[in-house]
Amino acid sequence: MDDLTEKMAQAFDAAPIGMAVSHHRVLSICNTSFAEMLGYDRPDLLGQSFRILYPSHAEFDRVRDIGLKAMEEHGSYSDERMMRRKDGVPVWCRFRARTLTPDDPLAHLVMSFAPIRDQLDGAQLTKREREVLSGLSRGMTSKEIGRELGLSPRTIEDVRARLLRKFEVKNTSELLSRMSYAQPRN
Amino acid sequence: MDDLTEKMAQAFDAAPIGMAVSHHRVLSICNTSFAEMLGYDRPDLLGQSFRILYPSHAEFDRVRDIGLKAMEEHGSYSDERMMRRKDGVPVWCRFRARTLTPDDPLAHLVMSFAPIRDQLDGAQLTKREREVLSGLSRGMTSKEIGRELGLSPRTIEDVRARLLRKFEVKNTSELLSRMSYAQPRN
DNA sequence: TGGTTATACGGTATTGATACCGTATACGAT
DNA sequence: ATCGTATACGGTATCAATACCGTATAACCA
Repeated sequence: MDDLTEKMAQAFDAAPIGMAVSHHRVLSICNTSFAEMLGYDRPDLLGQSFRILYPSHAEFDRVRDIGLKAMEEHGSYSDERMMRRKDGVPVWCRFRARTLTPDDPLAHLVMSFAPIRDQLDGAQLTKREREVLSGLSRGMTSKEIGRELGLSPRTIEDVRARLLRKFEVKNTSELLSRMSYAQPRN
Repeated sequence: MDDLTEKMAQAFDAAPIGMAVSHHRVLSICNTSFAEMLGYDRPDLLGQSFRILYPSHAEFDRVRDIGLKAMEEHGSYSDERMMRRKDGVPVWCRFRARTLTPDDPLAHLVMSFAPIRDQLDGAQLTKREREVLSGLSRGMTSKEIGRELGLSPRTIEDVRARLLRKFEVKNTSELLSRMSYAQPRN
């Protein structure tokens, strides 16, 4: 068999970004990163509907038509969307898709999924950490964030320090370059 | 030959994101998106050094060691960096890499490249600004960036100040959160 | 030719960030 | 029940960042 083909397949599998192929919204193949990102063993995913990877049936329906027109015209589409891990934890992703069948885009899709908060293997953010991160991304000082949250600036500094340790970065700038704005949730 | 292998190779090729494999900084294979993103015909890229894809030899040297330690430890690395199209136009990318040879990370790398945006809020970055931004996103201080670029720390502070004015942000953290690819453009 | 901008560097002054030291409560897991 | 972690706060010490003051050169543009 073709050596080049084998190398490309290996590259697909080892890619540092989640990748998957679907036919009419059924996953036919995916790579290791994709399965890991969503907390599955790969064999459990193959042949499954993408339904199980979205937070709800409504969301699954909603995203179906999104980007259809763009793909009919340009063959590709990109947005940011929420996926659902096996354990139920939502993952906010940069989603990219290219169709190999522009007349019927969903018939054969190649997709990539990049978690927006990467470097985040298992480490998830607490509510406080998200609140503080939100302030930091808006350029606020610890003092200002403390005022906003009704806390001592010292406490904000504690949370910052914890974030720096957690993500193994040297300072807040590096932290924010690794993470995107994290919307505070409850 | 294996049908699955062929499908994975096809997915690699048609991926909606630039992908490439290198051995010791020489490109061995890449997909269509990668060649398109950088303005080349794919055959012209295969076997080439990655040198031609960076803005300068200095930049090519500089990025070599970046992320080596992370890859030795975790097998993967990600940052944002400037690539150079065939026509000389710089492209700001989200770069991700996974090594298949953790003992010698550069021996066998699988990479993905996602263009962040074509224009940064209409404002163009100068070469200096890009170099400084690169250091900042890696958590370096002005002093450290100055050393890396052979400049006075004071000059780095000037460039930082210019960046803060240009993007109308309060500090470096807000700057980097805006430069992140996941950020909504204003 | 003058105006603007980028580059590069010096000084000083103030604020902010970060790293330590410490205490204390709360909560979940083993 | 003890361990680990998150939370919350206090202090001090040091370094970094930012904002000003200044000068100077080079490039480009109207």
